[in-house]
Amino acid sequence: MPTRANGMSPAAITAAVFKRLDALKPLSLGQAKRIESLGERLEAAPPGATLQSDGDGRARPTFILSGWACRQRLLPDGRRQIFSILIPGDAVGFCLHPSPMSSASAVALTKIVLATFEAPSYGSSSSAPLSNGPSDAWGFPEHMRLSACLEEGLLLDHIVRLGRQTAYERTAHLLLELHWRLALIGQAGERRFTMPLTQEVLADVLGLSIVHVNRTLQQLRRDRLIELSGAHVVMLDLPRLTVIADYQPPVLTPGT
Amino acid sequence: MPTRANGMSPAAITAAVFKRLDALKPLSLGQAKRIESLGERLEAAPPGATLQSDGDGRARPTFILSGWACRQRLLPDGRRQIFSILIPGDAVGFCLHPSPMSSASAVALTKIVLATFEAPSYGSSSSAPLSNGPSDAWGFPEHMRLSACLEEGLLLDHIVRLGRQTAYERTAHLLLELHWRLALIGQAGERRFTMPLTQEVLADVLGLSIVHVNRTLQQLRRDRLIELSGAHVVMLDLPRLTVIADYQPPVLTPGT
DNA sequence: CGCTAGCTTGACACAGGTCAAAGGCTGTGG
DNA sequence: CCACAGCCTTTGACCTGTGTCAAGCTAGCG
Repeated sequence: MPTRANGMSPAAITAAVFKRLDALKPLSLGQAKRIESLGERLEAAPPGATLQSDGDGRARPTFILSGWACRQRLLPDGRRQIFSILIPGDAVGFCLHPSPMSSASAVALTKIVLATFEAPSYGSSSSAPLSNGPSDAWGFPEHMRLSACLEEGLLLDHIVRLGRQTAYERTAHLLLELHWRLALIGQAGERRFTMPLTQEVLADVLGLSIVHVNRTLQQLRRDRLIELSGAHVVMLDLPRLTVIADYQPPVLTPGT
Repeated sequence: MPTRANGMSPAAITAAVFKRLDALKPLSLGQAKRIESLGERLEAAPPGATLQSDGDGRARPTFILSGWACRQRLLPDGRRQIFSILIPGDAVGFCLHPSPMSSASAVALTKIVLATFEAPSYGSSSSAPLSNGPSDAWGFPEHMRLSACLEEGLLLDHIVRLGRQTAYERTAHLLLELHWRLALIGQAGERRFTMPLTQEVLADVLGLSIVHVNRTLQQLRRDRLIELSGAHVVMLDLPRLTVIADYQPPVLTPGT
């Protein structure tokens, strides 16, 4: 039993990855086993660690098992824009894209545990051959496609937030997105969740200044829409927040 | 010779598609032939036409042969955000993603000519089987992957523009992007190109008001960085523009 | 128990939005 | 061939959302 120092079983450690992929498309038994095997080769990183720098495309998919991270780009003068927040269950690096054409890096925002797949052994499930690029190479071709699809949707939402929504709307929208994504991996209650982000990080996600993020959060509190103390968030009025932000959760089963 | 009313040969009509894909990765002879065959089944659309509405994922890849379009989302109160400008050679709809999880539509900005692939006949080139989802289904699996990669990079650039750049920087950045993309398909000179976009469209791309787009363009003119009259753009000082916008063109050959 | 990182608040500045009006340009129909 | 209509661009005056600067405050931590 190599890496069980923290006392969790492999299944518990990899629960987030399992839930996320299974929600995209039910996993076969063989796939579930493969995911569980992730729990055997862990890797830790402290806050601030660079998980992936610019052009460095990871050949294999790396998943976040616990902790939060982000994808970001820095401008020459120090401005920072965060493209997306990564939570447990998310893949680090753009698995469809072995080497990004555009500079972006991934950075840990908290203490983090990662896991990478072993060599692409074709055990039981996939009908895919080796030749089809990284998206197919680990026994989850369909899941990785759906995952890329979901991520593109999140990027589009982000563009709308930044381009056409006010600070107030943006903030509400981001909170709703995080709440939805955390619920997907079983880490959010009906109305509450834990968000280990500083206001500086929120500012760099939302394209605002720290000070204005603070004021906007105050306003949301005064309007009795959220409660927020430390990392603890309560969505007091989901219906109203949803309308304000024009939030539309991703549709996981587009076919139906 | 069915659709040759406009007097162009299939090869000429499909030149943009060919150049774009060939730039991503050299095309085999069989692939080139497949592309040329696109020229046999054309479809036209007037400005303003909806090429793809919300959840409607096109099962087959559709390419723009001539004319410009955009991908966009409308907010309930009428605000509009454009995600990307589509030019000849670009695919309409997210070919990796048969049915988007997130609402977005594609709209023609000018008169447009489209072409869609026939049934996925596996003629000569691909080693891919049928089973791997739409990205592989037409004989260009690798090209579609690289194309998705390029597009993701463009979305990331767009996020930085909207989140962290000033109106002046944003506008310069967008012009540089369009210039680069048009050059890729052989539709831009060293310094000049044609941009059939109204200032209203630019505003909805850049997340600005029409009036401010106008003022910003004036400023760029006054600073002797661009010339612009009607649809005709001249980049007077590419080096300076590149620095101002922190523009980094996509790297098409990430491996090398 | 002092330090540092993060949060909060106020005063003020400025980028960019809004409103309003006037000029082009182009196409169309009389 | 002119006149009108409509769309696009341009400009000015003014307003406001958000940024900047500066200063306390709080709380966890060495």
